[in-house]
Amino acid sequence: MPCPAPRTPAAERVADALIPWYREHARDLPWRGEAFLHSFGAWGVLVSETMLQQTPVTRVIPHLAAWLERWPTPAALAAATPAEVVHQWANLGYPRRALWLHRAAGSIVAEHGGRIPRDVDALLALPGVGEYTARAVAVFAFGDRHPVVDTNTRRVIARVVHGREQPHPPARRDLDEMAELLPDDDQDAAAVNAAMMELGATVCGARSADCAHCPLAAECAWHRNGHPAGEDRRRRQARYEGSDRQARGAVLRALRAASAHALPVDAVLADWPDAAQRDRAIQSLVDDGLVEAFAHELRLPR
DNA sequence: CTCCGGGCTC
DNA sequence: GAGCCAGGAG
Repeated sequence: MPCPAPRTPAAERVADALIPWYREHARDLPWRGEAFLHSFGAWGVLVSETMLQQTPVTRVIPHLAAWLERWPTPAALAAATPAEVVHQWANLGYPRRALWLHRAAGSIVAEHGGRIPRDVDALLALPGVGEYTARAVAVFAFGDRHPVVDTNTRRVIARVVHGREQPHPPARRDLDEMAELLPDDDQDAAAVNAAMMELGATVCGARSADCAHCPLAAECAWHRNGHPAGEDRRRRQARYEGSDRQARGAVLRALRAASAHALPVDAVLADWPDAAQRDRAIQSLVDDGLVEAFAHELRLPR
């Protein structure tokens, strides 16, 4: 565990306001509460956090239940084929995450006796597990004390602590800033981590800030200064319509619809407007291990 | 820094 | 149509 950073009085006030607010207003999500942790434990947390990477909560919920019913343990998932895994991932997006989770399950079985590691560095070594997911598992599955920083946390810190509407792009420093807000007690620290994400998701949004219902309004530098606009350092997201990503998605959707069966190459996106783009998409899917290519056929990988 | 899904909202 | 979403890898 990292050594507790010294807390300022302001940091203590933030935690003192956040914890009761969270107990009162937290959404009733499936991965909160004892039933989930008791049934699925750290594996359920790892699966849910992976699905939640860049995919909204409301879309994850039904897929998570189905996934854990089919593969209730890392060993069960490790025994599946990539084709089954990619098919089950369905339309959650960024399907490389499904392969990473599959490979992580194999590593958990081979190197950790089938149990999810508790150590952050061991978690970080798993494919598809980065700074956010590693600490989310350590904190929400095992109850340890670490800073957990996601897009919500970064935005809340930018506003409350720095008085800026928008956060800078993700940086290592974010972890230190969050660590400075954490109480010494493990459970309180976990609650503050969860509450910062919840606040950003439900009250202090990217598009709208409902300061009238915010437990941190009295502490918030951005609110106190009258919501200054400030400069916007966000990077613009590439256009999706007509992109290679869209082509990849269409190829994979066709192969999922064919289940594990192979499809003739010419039948996959036969009417795609840009043939070169279609071929580029297929090649990149093969490179990622999401598609297997034969002389004239494609299929999900076995 | 760029790439990587897909659905929903403003 | 553009931005956003419990990010991660190369």
